[in-house]
Amino acid sequence: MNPTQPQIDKRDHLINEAIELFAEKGFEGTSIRDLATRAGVNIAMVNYYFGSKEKLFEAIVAKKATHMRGVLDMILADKALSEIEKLDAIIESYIARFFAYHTFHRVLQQELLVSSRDHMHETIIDLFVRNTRDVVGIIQKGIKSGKFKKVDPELTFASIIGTLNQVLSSGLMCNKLMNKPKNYNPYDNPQFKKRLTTHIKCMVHALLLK
Amino acid sequence: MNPTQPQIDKRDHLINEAIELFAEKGFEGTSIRDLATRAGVNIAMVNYYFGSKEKLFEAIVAKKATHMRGVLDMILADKALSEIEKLDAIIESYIARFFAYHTFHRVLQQELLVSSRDHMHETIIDLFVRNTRDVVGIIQKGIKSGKFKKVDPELTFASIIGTLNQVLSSGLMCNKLMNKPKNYNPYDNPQFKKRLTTHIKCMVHALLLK
DNA sequence: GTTTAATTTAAACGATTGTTTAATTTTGCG
DNA sequence: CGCAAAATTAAACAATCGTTTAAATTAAAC
Repeated sequence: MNPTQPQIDKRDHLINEAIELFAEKGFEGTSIRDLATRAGVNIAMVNYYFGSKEKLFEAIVAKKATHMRGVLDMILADKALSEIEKLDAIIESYIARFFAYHTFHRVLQQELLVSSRDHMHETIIDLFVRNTRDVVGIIQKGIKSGKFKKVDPELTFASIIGTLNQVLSSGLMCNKLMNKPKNYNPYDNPQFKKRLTTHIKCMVHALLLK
Repeated sequence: MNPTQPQIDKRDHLINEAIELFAEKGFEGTSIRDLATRAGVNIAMVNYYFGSKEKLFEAIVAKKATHMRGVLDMILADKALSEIEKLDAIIESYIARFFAYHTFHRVLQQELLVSSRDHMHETIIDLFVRNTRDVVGIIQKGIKSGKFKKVDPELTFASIIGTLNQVLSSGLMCNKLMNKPKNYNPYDNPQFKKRLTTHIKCMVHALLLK
């Protein structure tokens, strides 16, 4: 399409198709031939652009990793927000992010569960640990100032992300619980998104506020 | 070992080794040769006993699926327990189960995330959906009787299981958050188990009780 | 237009996958 | 023991895997 940057377009196109396939079939379950066919390129192009299948995966993570950090840093630095307002903002941005890129976050969750690719496994954990420490900091500040109850900060964040991941794990499961047809996409439903946001906020407020 | 039931012993031995390997490397990441070597049997034995790699997987799920249902049915039928006491009992049995067989539950979580093996995917979802409906029933009963606040029943259960799954996703992540060494096993730590139990119960109580 | 580099291709690489075969060993039973 | 069934083995099966190669095509630069 863009004659000045043809290689970037193809790279991005490959990355996007790979995210979809990895989310659907997992890392090992996705073959380079599947990916190449779906993306409409030769099978040698993946290694030509990325060097290997695993490096393609790392390229995907690297492309996505920075965004959530930026959003978090913005909220953390905002001095106009109270602790609970910061938590609410973080919850909202996580839900927005996870819903918009739910297939990608399924890939991340898979790598969290599998430890065969050591380097990738630890990279993803480090990203998550850093986010956890930031949120834990907010909660601890709220506890020290007497605004929050004395909860378990790390596990409180685990509950927020865990609830989201649980819902994102399987669209088919969501549909069965909501009596929707099999091919329905619950992550495109703004009502469902609102419902999840309300629940997580209520949960955190009930847990933290006196 | 047991000369009267040698085939059952080997079957069980294969299943146990397969659970460990699948949890560590995933379904596709585990080869039958790996499994056979680890279990000390010939590679043809897996197909001899189970018919195929996928049927071995289904045998694993079938073996484990019944237990949690039995525990749930016991709690549901216990008329001496109030709604919140039933929820507490369910939380405790889930944590006990997930901690004792954390590798197995990682395998289940992986299959929940990957939809390439349709039949297995749906089998696991149906198991989960049934458990969800039971717990939702308890919560709705508590709401109708005025004991519970008007929460979202399905998502409340998602938060319980989601928190547990989040913690179970990666032992390495737990260790990093608790400043433990890499090779430490957090799921063998009774203090950590107690900590998680306390948190989830506090969360559910704060969310439900007035 | 020619040349050089970047891109794309088809084909083949060796390795590994799940599975099957057919021969062999072990076991249970009369 | 002798015989039949079950269990186990080594070997090979076809298929697929990620990756590489070397030739062909396209694009860019002079």
